[in-house]
Amino acid sequence: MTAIKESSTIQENRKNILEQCPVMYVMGKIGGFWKPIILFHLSTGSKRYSELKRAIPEVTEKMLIQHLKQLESDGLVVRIAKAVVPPHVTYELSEAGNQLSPVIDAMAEWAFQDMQRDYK
Amino acid sequence: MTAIKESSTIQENRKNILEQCPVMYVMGKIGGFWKPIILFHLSTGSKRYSELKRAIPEVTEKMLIQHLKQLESDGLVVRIAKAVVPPHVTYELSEAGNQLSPVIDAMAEWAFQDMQRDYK
DNA sequence: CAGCATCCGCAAGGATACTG
DNA sequence: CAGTATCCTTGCGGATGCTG
Repeated sequence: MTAIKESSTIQENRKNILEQCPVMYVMGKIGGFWKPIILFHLSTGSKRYSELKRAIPEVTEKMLIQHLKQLESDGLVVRIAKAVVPPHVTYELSEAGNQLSPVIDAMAEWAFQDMQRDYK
Repeated sequence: MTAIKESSTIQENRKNILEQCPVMYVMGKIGGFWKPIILFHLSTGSKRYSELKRAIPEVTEKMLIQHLKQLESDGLVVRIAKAVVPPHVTYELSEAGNQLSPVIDAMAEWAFQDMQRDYK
């Protein structure tokens, strides 16, 4: 937590903090609004693209595919495409993604507790 | 996860999903880029505003105070101001904020594991 | 079915300067 | 010390239409 070196740009700063702070490292990977919910849905088993779309109708296709790609390139999600016509693509959690489940679960558990508090 | 009612606006949709998906409920509260790191720093004990600023030099004052306010109004953080000159303000986790620690910890733990994986 | 390309508005966020 | 206020840029994210 000490000695952040003087840096010139915000990007470098952000890079530094990402390397330095474990929490931010995580946020760099699952920080997008939709990423956790995608992971949440995939945590119950692998899903096809269209299934995800139906499961999360609020997200636009652009956002969905964009986040899926990022999750994939961040090694959290595995894309499995069967070379058939019509295309058949499924997404599932990688091992790293699976190990993230405790985080998602902890979030969910906290949410239920927090919802019951009476502050509004 | 079923029967999301037809809604007109994206805002309503997002509202629905926030109410419906526990994970998104959490993201609504700690989804900002800096919020988790603020909570992370506060999880080691209450801190003064200036201490937080020094601990997270990358965040601008605007973002810091903005997120602190949101965290406060979301009941995760308690602001304690001593009416002295010069001002003395400390921030600390509320009980709800404290109960969020497992999430933060799980994130941190996952981060360390993930960093050791060899994908880049 | 599973995407990609393009356009575009709007709000999140950064820099800077000022104040109780 | 602990903020506010203002301006301005960036890019997230929505809508629509097209493709292998």
